[in-house]
Amino acid sequence: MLYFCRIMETNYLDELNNSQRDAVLYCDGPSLVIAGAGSGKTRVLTYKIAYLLEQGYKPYNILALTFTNKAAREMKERIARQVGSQAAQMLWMGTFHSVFSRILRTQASHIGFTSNFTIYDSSDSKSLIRSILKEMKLDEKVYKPGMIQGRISKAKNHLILPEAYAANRGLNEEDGVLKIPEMRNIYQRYWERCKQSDVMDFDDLLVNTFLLFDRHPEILALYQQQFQYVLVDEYQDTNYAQHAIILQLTKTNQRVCVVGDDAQSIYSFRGADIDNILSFSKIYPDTKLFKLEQNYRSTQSIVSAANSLIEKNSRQIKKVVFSEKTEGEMIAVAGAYSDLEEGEIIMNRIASLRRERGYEFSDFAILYRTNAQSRIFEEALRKRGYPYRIYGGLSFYQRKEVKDVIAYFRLVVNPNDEEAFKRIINYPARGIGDTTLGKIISIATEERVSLWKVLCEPLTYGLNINKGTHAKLQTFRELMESFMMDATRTNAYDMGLDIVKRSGIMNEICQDSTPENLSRKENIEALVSGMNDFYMQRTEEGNKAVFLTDFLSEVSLLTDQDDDGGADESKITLMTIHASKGLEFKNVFVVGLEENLFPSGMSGDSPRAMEEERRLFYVAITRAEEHCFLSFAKMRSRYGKMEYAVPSRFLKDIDPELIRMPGESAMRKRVSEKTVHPKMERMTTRMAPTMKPMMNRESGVKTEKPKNIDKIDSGSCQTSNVMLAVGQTVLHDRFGRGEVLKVEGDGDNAKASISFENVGVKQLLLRFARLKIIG
DNA sequence: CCGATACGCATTTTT
DNA sequence: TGCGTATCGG
Repeated sequence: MLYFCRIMETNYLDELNNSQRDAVLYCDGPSLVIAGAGSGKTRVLTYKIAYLLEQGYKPYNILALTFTNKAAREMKERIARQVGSQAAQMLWMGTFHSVFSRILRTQASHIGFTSNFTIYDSSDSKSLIRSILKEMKLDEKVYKPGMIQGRISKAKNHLILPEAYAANRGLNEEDGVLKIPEMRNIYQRYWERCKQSDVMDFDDLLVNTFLLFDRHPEILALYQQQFQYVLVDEYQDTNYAQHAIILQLTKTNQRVCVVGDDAQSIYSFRGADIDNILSFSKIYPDTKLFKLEQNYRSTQSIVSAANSLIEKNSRQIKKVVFSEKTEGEMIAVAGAYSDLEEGEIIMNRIASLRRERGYEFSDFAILYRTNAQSRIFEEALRKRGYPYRIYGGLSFYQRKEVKDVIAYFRLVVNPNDEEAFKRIINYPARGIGDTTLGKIISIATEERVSLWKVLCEPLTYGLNINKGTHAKLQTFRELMESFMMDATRTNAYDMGLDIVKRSGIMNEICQDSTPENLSRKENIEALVSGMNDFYMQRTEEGNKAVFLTDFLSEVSLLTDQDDDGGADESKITLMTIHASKGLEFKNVFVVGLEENLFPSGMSGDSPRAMEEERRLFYVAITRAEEHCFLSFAKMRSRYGKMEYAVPSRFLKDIDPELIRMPGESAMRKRVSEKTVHPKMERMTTRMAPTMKPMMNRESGVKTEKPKNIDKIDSGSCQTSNVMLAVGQTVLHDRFGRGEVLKVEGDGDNAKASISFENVGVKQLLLRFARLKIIG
């Protein structure tokens, strides 16, 4: 096995500056590498791993943890280039969640799970919380699912289990203030339900890893021995649980290196605790501190301005970031009269920079505090025909159709998966409605068994349903059971294809070719072809058997935002500042620098929150390589209302020598020139060409008229008991003429699939649909 | 099941 | 304002 000696007499150490090299070479004890923005952090991490391999560490003895799949992937690729892909492959490198889930699957039996446990994403867990609230008869208006979820997550991030939660006076008092005294019982139930369903949420992957190590010293010893050296990226973003696990693993041998930048800690709302990095040296008293202070990304002007800003924060590790690039231009501030004008100003800047300096569209990024701000820029860009790309939509795996298919996979692999069960029991529609599902749920809750168990043995549990429903349930059960049988011998890809076909999902989606369905179909095809890639790759890697469960355990942790859709075309980037962390652009516009927006009004008077907002601003500025523009508007439309805005206090935090504020005279001139109220202006430009008032009146008539017709119709001709036959042509007063494709159910539940000429296939409940048979 | 309508609500979101 | 969800009527 020659992983490490294949490095060509590297001179990679020569490619590092002094502090980078020091950080790479020090491996005798704990080290903390403070990596300023753009200081070559990834380079240090990858070279350090290469160096460790060179020093004789085996790849499987190195654990490297990141926060995103993207970071892990990129680092793996770079290391593969250094030391060969075989060695890189064997490194334990991945996100906290993926590495821990791998460990948990191997050790599942020790903590009362199976190795096939499912991972709930946050919408699954919210949905579980909803069911629990319903069962406990708690009002969702008071017990807001989002807030419950947040509190459970926070507890888990601090390794507080339900018992400890219930016993914690502070938390109980908080819950009292929040008027949610049942919180502790919800948490308890949530915990039990997850265990019963063989399910973990994202936070559980951390909590359970901690518990595994905590309760089983012999297992901990195993992993302590395995992981001879532990590296952590973006350490400023770790939460308490992550910190605690790292400590478990490294307390004895102290071979740990964490890399991060306290100045870029912007995820406290997700549980990240900046104290982890600030007090690392206290936890590991022999820590050697390295500071990477040379910035290779930005001009001196940008770096100095960013420094002068972050200086205003009190909680930080002192460092002097510097740049040896050209001085460059000063950061310029622009004040706009309105949010619309802010958009225009930026468009003009883009135009002139392109014209005068020949920048491409992809050299520009517009960064904002909140997603809602994107719209104005979108419209401005569209108006000019500039290509752009907005980051932050629904990721592939969050799309309904993809989640549906994956829910089938999940139930096949883990029949106790409650959320998957609920999702597909009647999808595609098979006549198992809410009533039946409700009965199953209440029995399952009472008997403390899974929904699947009740479905399989309806008689044992006294499920009170009629014969027809019983038959439908058993058909579903048989379908799933046949999948389950196949899944242990058929490979993941074939299994996926089979499920998509036999579940009826493909049929459902291929019935008509509306653009939505077409895109759904494409997404499902993409998922299945992804399964093929997965299967091929795993096979090439020497895995004899690649099953659905293998695919699923991987896919549950992918939320890849970073599909470079249309990367070939040069586009302007629009994203939140949070999303921009780690990226860089030649020209950056940081917009909406107004009180109550940036800093967010939510930060209130909390100094900690305010410092985080300032760090966020720091992150924004340090994305820029060559030009950085800041802007604010004096007036902004918010929730439909125009509001006056005050320039952000952060503008005063930057050394005035390093920043070009808008000329006071120019401002006044602009204000007095524009006499039209911005809102009026917007209304007139928008409404004039479309004749909105006319449209409104027209549609008002339209909606009224059918209503009257409906009333007359339903009174005069009841069609509910007319038997429809497949092949008949019918007339529907809204959908028009159509052909009956399928009739199912009886009595009140009878429903038909009808293919309408104009609107495609619809499923109609005959009880309600007023159909006239015309052929 | 489908679509209209009403209501509440509203940072940021690596897994 | 504009979105996502709950509710209701056909």
